[in-house]
Amino acid sequence: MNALKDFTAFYQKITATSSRLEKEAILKDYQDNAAVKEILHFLFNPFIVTGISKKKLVKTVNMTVQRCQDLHELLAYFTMHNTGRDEDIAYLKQFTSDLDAGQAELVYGIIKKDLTLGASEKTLNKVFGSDFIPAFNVMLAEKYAENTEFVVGKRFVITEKFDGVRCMLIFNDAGEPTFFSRAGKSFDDMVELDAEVRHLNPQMVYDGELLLGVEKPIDSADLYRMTVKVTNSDGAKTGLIYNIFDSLPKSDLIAGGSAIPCEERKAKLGQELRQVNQPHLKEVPILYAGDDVAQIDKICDEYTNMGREGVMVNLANAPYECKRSKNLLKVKRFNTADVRVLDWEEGSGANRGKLGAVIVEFMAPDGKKYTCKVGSGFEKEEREDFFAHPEKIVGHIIEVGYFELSQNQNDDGYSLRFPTFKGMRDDKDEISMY
DNA sequence: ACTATGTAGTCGGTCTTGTGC
DNA sequence: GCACAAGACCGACTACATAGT
Repeated sequence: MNALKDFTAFYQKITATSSRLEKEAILKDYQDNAAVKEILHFLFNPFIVTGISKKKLVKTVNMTVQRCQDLHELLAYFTMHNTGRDEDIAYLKQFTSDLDAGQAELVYGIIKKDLTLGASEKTLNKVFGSDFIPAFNVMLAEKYAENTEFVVGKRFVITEKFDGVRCMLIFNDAGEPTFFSRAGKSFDDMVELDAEVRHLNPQMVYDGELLLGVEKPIDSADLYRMTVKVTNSDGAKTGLIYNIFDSLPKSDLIAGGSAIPCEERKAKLGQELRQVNQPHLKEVPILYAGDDVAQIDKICDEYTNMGREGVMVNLANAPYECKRSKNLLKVKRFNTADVRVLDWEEGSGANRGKLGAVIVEFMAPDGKKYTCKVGSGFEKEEREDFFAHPEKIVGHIIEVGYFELSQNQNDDGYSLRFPTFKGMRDDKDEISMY
């Protein structure tokens, strides 16, 4: 039995249709094919990383390495050796050297983990069972701006939107706490928090935002960067405040959500947090509860003006859902700017042979010009048109949306956070921020 | 017939870590 | 010590199929 041959046949079948139901049927046909399933598991398990992506793949290395027998061995190798050494590149190249071009491309796609099938974790788990690909789903918000009608006439709760790092706290059966990121990776060595959360009820799970504790309020963007610096680094993580905004029974989370109404969950959480009274565990305060929609923009503006990210609107009797939901809405203010396009880049994957992004020039508060890339917000036709006729966009003024100006620790330059293309501004010939 | 929802797949900046020079 | 690439965090967005009304 040849796994690669099987997988090649599978790949051709599943990419031949755009129908999601047909894709499911094809997957079902392979439910007893362990070799193909092993590859799919490797491809979509987010906890498997290989250290090989675009640039490493095209790097030429001259090195003799042990010969890899088959694809199974190759996947096992990259599960172990995932730091992208030259040796690992050589190991991969040696395996693909015997293959025809099509199969080599498939293997590269598997190791880079960017092979697209039009089916991913959700569909695989639907067909093969929910434990096939480890998935971690927390409740996420839709945009208030696109769903303003949804809250009219309903009771809701407004809280601040924290610009930090999402964190869910879950205790195992032995009562040991683990802090999980939004993607399900654990934050380790959470010095103070690890000790303090032991006062909480281990039958409950807690959902909140990690933010570095600071003496006096600082700009949301700076606080975010300082927080990520701590949470994404190895070693002891100190000084973090866990701003908890929700809690639900662990059994409910395992079952996929909690029917307990939001306001009830928050009330119970607030009670518990006041009772345990730990310095690094904070309740996210309710800023307003009621059905006056005017409060949403009013409070959002108030917080935006204080340099905060925005606010969240949670329907008062809504359940906790482990997915993006309109029962939870985010309200944040975006800015727009007219910027000049200096250059452009080709895209990758589905955007190969199309525009990927443009490099634009904008004006920063220091009166100087800086550049950044804008690659989101283009329609397919626009990506094709601008790729074929770059002169239609290069040198022109375009409108971009962005959340805020950002700065990094390495230079004094500015950039735009969450930049998106909004449209051409051929009525203008000057860059401006407003 | 039309709209809403779910899923997949692109794109951005900033940071840390591992690697190789 | 430095530069680079990958992978993590935050996200933005469009395209398409299908479920729902």
